Amino acid sequence: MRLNDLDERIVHALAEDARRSYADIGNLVGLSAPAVKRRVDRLRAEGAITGFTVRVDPAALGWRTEGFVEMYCRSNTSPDDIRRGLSRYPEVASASTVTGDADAVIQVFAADMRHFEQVLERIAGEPFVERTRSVLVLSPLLRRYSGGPPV
Amino acid sequence: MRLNDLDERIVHALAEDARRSYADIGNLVGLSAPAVKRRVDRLRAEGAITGFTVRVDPAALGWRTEGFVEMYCRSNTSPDDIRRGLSRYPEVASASTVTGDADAVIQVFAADMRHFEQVLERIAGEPFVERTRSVLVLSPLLRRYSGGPPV
DNA sequence: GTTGAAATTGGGGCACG
DNA sequence: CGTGCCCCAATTTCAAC
Repeated sequence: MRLNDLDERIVHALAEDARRSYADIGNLVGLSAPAVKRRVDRLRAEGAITGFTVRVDPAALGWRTEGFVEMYCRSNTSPDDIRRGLSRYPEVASASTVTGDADAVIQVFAADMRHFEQVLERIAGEPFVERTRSVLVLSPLLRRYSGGPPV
Repeated sequence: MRLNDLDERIVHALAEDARRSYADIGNLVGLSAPAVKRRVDRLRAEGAITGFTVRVDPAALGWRTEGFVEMYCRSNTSPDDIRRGLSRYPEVASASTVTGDADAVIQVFAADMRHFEQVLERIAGEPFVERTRSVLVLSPLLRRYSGGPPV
């Protein structure tokens, strides 16, 4: 799966505004609208583009507390155990296994501190979890690329 | 800025697929296409919806190394100093001031380990940075809501 | 104030060169 | 890949609740 310069500029244009018209993008990158659509279709088929979504203000939707939770798991826990266990929590936005002391770090959104604490307790009670360590977000300084890679 | 149930369902529909037509969304939530568009316009004007973007596969775009960096800053550093300093790095996807020992944690994307190390060294060389501690992502288990809050 | 229906504008999508 | 065409969706207008 190799993207050339044209593909990257198309993805960049879509990252700025996913509802931009193919003709608009075509003007930016120097292609006709159908040519852009064909490339976008190909990028989707290849899996480079996985979908289109909306960027929201967390607070406006009632998510006013955010934090990172480092998870220390039992020694025989597989990454897939963690993924399956956490996928039942809508408050968990992302989870990754990591290097270092902790086994995984997860990003948690909650309505308020009380909600955050409840989620934390439920997660800490999962059979594969030994202990957790959480840091709360004081202020989100930068939120670029909607949490993904630079595009 | 208050969202009612209809607004939330519209945002949810857009989160699943931002290119869905207003008529489609209208069928889901029980409104006509113009009614949906008016609400989306209002949500954008109010700032609840901040934009529309594309979901991409990091690896497909050449970002194969990801990590979190905890930053320990000089005592007289303001959050805005950190934000300004980090905004010059395209590799920094997000940054937040946090509770705990570290002053901020940032999410970094790099092409490979060598690139990650370079970025880390440059950031560590910033005048407001005292030291850093980074954890590398081994495998991304969950990437929901494109890095934002649950919608 | 918010809705739905009708009318207009403009973009998506396909065939073809 | 671009052009031309058709159709559907987006957008505006307007009347009604």
